[in-house]
Amino acid sequence: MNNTTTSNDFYNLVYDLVRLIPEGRVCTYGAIAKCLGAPRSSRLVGYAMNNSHSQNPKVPAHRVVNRNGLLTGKHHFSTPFEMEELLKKEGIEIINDTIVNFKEKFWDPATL
DNA sequence: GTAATGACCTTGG
DNA sequence: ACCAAGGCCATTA
Repeated sequence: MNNTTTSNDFYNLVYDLVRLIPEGRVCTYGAIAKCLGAPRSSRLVGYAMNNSHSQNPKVPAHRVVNRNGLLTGKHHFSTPFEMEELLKKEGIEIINDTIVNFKEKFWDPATL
């Protein structure tokens, strides 16, 4: 859409990285942003996810959570329960909108 | 062009 | 250890 140099690439990188997240694993905004070379742009990752609905194929944004393992973006899905439901279906246990054993379920994009 | 917002993170008290 | 405030970067109004 836009032909600006900064956002387009950053968004694309975020989408690509999130799509590479294996099933049953989760990632954080900061880790993604840092892997993209913008450790201070963690918020932009969230912003990119907001536009992920316009992406093709769709981006598994439900595998992306904040640093606390809290499903902060669950409210942005079709239904607030879709995110945790999807994660639970992948074998991830969720309690109080928070991922259990988050540290173990965490997948670092740098492992590529 | 300026101001306000946001699916965040880091640091200070 | 817990609570509060600030900062960063891009988007939208």
